[in-house]
Amino acid sequence: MKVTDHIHIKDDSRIPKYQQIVDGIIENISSGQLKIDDKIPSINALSEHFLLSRDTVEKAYNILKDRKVITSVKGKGFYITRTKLISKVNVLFLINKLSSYKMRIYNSFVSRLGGNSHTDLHIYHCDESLFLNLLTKNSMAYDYYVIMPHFKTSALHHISSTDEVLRALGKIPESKLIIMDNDLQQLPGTYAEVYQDFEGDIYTALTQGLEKIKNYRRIIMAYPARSVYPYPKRILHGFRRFCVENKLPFEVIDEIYDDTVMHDGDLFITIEESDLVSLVKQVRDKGMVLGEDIGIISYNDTPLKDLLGITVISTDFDQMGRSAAELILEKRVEKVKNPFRLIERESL
Amino acid sequence: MKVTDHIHIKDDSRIPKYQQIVDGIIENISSGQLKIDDKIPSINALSEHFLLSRDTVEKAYNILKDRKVITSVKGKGFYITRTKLISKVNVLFLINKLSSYKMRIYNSFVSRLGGNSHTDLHIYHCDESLFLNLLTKNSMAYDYYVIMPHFKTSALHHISSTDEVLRALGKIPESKLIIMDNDLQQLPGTYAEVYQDFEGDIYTALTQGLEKIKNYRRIIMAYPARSVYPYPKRILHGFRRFCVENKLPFEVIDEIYDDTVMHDGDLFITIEESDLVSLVKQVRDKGMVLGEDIGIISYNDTPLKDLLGITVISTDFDQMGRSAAELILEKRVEKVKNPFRLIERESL
DNA sequence: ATTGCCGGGCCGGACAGTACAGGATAGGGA
DNA sequence: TCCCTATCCTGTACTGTCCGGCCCGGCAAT
Repeated sequence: MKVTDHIHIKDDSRIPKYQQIVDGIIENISSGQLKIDDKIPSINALSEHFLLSRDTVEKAYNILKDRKVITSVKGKGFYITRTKLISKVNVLFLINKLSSYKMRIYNSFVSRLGGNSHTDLHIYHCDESLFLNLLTKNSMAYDYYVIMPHFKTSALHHISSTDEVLRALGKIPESKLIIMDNDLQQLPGTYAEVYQDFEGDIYTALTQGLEKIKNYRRIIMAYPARSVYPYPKRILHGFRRFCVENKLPFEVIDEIYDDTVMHDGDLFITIEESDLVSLVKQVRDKGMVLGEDIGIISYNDTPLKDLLGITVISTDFDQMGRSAAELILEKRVEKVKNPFRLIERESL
Repeated sequence: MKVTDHIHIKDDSRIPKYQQIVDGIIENISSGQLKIDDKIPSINALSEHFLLSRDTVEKAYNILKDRKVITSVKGKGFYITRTKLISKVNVLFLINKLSSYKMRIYNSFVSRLGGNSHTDLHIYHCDESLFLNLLTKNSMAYDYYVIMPHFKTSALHHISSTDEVLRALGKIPESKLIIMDNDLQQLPGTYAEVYQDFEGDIYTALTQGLEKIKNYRRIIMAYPARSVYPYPKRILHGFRRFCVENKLPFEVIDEIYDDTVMHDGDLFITIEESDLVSLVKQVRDKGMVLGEDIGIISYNDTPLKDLLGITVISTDFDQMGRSAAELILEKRVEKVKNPFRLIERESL
């Protein structure tokens, strides 16, 4: 028995022939005659059997492939991949590392996208080759690719690997790509984006609090430079620009240790939570008062920082996830800047 | 015994046959059945054994040769040359939801496992069908499956879907399975596990602080029952048992609202961070003092709770990830109870 | 009425990948 | 020598993929 015997299409001149083929396959699936992983007739076989042009069958199969009902394997044939015909939106959410902030972005993204979707989260640990692996392995299998590009800023300036990343990203259809968090100036084309303007954001946020900041004698930023997960250098640039333009004495240190020297009138800007913790502990140990003797501005807000009265400069993580989801839901291709602001609390 | 008996290839019509041969050899290497310098079947032997064209086998062997997995010696045969690069451990890390605690477990797991490994993180949002999908789709592709089984406790008691979950888990080879966090009493077999004894843990931790707890007039637990992400009911059981056995008046509420009534001498146990936040805010608004008028014990520790002086009962998340990684690294099949303890701070 | 445009349908060709069936050659080992 | 080995070769036949061109009918603007 030939495979083509399974397929039945009824000729109705009112509807296009390729549509009849599509409906025929769908019907054979829903009636249970075609099951998952079954092979369906080749283009040649079907076109000869029903006296159709090869092109017509090809068109029908392409529609089914776009709907992800069937998959094609070059040189072998077409195979049924899905029997449930509800079309879920599949998203690949690719992030460099898993922090509580990234987590909030992911969660708000998923909940805004709603139930008729599935998003896979993958983490590439700032590793270029792992990033490329994940992207090539999962290439073309998703409807959307939400990507946060953050890589190790190698001192050796490996042009090759950065180029490879850009080439891999270029292979993704622009309509399916959403760049998050870190905007890539080197990537050409018109794709969607929800970005932080790291340099400008910190500059304007600090400027907003300039009057209070002026009361401090020195500003010290704890910028984790030696971390395996680098933060954008532009944070530093923005901070420096703010200090220089306002003629404020400043300093940049790697980390806040238990014995980091601090004086009355110091204002600390912390990025890592661990630095914040050891800083607050030290301030308490020395009997100093936050917001009077020592000032703290922390990067990235959390509810518990609110309780602690820590002044923060922060982007809106939930908004970032929502924005990305809405770009997908509304099929918009825009570059959206995520809101960033200074939230003044007792520690400043 | 013929050499060909070692090689197993599974016939999947979608995948090209030469690729199946390649995968089969790789699998035999990574499972340790084929070691370095071993001879693999000749082209003729394999083609006859599996009724394949010689050309197909040749193609597969050429791919392996290009990848430098095997070397050919004219007139002799093919020999395995590399096993190191292939023996990268692949892990599927399957969790119900993404919280900051799960994140810490994941991060400590990955860092303990080290560089010669790759772990994919997937989230099934407490959804049984999604869980089954992820498991069947990725079946047999990983070396280890680290799974946190938490599902919606449906009031309707869908035996069917629970059964399906157990059957799906049963299909995973016991040596590859590590159950985390929530122990499944219903799952038979000897598999590895790192579990919390939710009922016993909270009972003993609270008993540890009994003297201080006795000073409070009433104990109120905020247990989020209506959440889409349910917490194990055994937390409640353990709490109730503690209260009943010590003859302490208690109460269980869903959530802490802005207008939740609270009296002098109330001790709150919070699970969700949002409950903790609104509770602390209320206490402050009413001019009450934490640890004197109102007590708080929070579930799950974080560095910022330490700063806030919040007494916690908590498992050691970092340890949990480390334990799971060590079970894999040392190839141990044991059931490990994760440490749980009461950390007394000012709020009690 | 003519024109341009678009989509359905058809035709055939070029290309690449899969799989098979051989044959020819050179080397290894007993 | 004989049998097995890898290697390279030419075919054949099928597969999906992509291309340009063709016809036709409907549809809207000129």
